[in-house]
Amino acid sequence: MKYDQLKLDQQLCHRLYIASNGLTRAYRPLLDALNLTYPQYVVMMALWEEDGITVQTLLQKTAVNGGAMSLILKKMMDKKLLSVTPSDEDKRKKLIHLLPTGIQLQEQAAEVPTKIQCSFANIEKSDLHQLINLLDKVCLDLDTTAEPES
Amino acid sequence: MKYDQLKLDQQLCHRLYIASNGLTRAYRPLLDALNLTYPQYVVMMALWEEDGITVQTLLQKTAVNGGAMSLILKKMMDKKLLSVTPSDEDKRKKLIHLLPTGIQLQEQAAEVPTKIQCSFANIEKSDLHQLINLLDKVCLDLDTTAEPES
DNA sequence: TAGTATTATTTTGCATGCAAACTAATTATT
DNA sequence: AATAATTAGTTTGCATGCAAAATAATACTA
Repeated sequence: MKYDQLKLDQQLCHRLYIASNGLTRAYRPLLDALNLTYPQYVVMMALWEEDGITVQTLLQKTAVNGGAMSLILKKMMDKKLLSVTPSDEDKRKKLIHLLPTGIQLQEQAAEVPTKIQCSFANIEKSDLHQLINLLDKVCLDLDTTAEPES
Repeated sequence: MKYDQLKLDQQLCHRLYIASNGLTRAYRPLLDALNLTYPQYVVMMALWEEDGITVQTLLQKTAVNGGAMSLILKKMMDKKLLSVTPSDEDKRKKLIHLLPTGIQLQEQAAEVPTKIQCSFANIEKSDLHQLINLLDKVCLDLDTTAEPES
């Protein structure tokens, strides 16, 4: 190996890739029971926190891809989880509102975080907090360095 | 918000999701210059470390999805980066070998890690190492808790 | 106010991630 | 040796992630 910096086990990106995919995979059986995919679950969490928000706001909160969000919202409408209505003041904007089915789903979803924590039986909570803090730093750095304009 | 544990900003999974997607997105312009996607880049890194390995070994090293790998290898064959040949002893197994184009690409790829580090100007190296260690713990925990058998 | 720039979303096309079904080749059993 | 079980890879179908083009509606500007 000529270039040490190209070693896979030195790549932060690869760790993130593996950890993120693995964790999402761990959510799958739990979310299957709710008939939700992972991004759909994220959308629901955002709406349980704040209902009646714009697609744009939802995109910011969830960090789900905009193009993907359109399809995701359609599927969630089909499942009667939420409604998408053009705003009155600005017809470009669309407001997302939870429907009864979506509101009720929160009860079952409340168990998901608890169950997921069982996947981390061998990790201390202090480590988890620290991990979240470090990841926040990474995201912040990516944001700030990725903006040429301003 | 009835359930605190459902808050988005408390979800490790969401942090990983955002960080992983964001970092992969940061790689994109650099990898475009090499005409590689991110998973293809990971495959190349694995092969630069060890050439002539099996598809199975490659899957283990890269953690790329098996189903996706088939397509990825096809595209990389089309680009003359590598060859896929059935093994002599066991015709089920296929050996991946770098072609000259793929070997030469390493020279240009060597710059990628350096350039990516510029995306983390505001993060200390000690933080990066710690982050990698914590992510390894997470992956390990996901592995061990996800296996019902044995 | 006509025309232009901007904003909010959607659509499109390509590349995965993933589970499950499927195929081909090898090994284990009887 | 014939059949069953296992292994290595591929294919399939669905759900994103993503960049870029396309739409539609609003704001801005001469």
